[in-house]
Amino acid sequence: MHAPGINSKATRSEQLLFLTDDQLRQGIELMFFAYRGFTADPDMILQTMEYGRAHHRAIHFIGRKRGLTVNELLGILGVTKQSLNRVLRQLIDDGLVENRVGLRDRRQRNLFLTEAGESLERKLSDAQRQRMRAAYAKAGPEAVAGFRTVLEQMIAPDIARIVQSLLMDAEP
Amino acid sequence: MHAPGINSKATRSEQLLFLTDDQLRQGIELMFFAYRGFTADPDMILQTMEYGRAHHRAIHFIGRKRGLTVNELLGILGVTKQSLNRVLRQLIDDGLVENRVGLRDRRQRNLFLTEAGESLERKLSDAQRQRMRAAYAKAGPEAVAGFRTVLEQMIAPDIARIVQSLLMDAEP
DNA sequence: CTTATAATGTCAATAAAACTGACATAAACT
DNA sequence: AGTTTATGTCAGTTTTATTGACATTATAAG
Repeated sequence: MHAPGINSKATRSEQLLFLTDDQLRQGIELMFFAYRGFTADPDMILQTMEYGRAHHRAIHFIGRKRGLTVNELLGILGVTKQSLNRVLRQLIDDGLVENRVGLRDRRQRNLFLTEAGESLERKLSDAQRQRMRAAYAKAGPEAVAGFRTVLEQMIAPDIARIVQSLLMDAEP
Repeated sequence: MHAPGINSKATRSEQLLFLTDDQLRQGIELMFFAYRGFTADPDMILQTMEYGRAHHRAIHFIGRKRGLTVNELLGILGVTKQSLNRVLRQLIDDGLVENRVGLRDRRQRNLFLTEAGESLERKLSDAQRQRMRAAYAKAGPEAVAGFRTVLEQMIAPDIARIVQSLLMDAEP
């Protein structure tokens, strides 16, 4: 076990086994199917209302960082302002999101969830967290650490900075 | 370190730290951003052609399991046959996919990639594998094992059976 | 102070990818 | 002979995105 030499090559190739095309393909397919599971529960809830996945994403990140500006949200979601506007318009009209004029820069609009908005956010994220919690619990802490490490590496460097600033500050 | 007693409670709560709402929320956001990175490269390639992500998925799974029937593909992709038909029609008309009458059951159509289809499949999956490989390499084998464990748990049980049969058989 | 730039919002047209519902055909099963 | 299954297609609709053009208001720069 501890002896080096003749086994070192085999050990190294064993260690590198996770980089074979076949292993990578399996990883790709796992991402595809897991993402479906990941979005399934909120999608089900949203389907019963007049909302879709786009509304969920907006609500999530507004709830995540209260007072977010429209531009910041656009950066996070990676969509055009016209696309976001349709969704945001609905949420504001329906009284789930509030749109306050910026204090420092009055061109900006700071976005907040109303009570109704917070309520829907909780409902959606509870469903998603529940599945995530079940997956985490079955996989165990070490697996979760690995899961997070790989996902962090998979994030495109262009949006990594945005994510960094977002993921880091835990809301009170 | 080894002494039990007063520390056992702290240790357990430390072990369970990965199940806090905050940790789960971070996991949710990581999935969201990582999936974007995961699809970014093929999307970029497809954007230059007349194809989209739907074509990529069809091509991937046809290449993955040559001779797949239409019904099997529908089950994997989780879309309606009308939705798949639009995509498949294009791919067949453009000579990327071939549609052979089933040998045992002549109602079925077995799907195959043509040379042109294989060529595009390779181009797309090379791009995706490259990013996956980079992420895997930076994260290391232990992290990758954990990554896979968590994703497997996240897959909805309804489609888990389909995935099982698909992920298991490595093509020659 | 005037002009340029930035942040937001909106109108219009379009595209991709899904959906439902209805219907047709051919083959297999009973 | 009648029913079910696998596939394909027509028509209409929905969700989510796109591009392009333009208006409003506010800050920044000269």
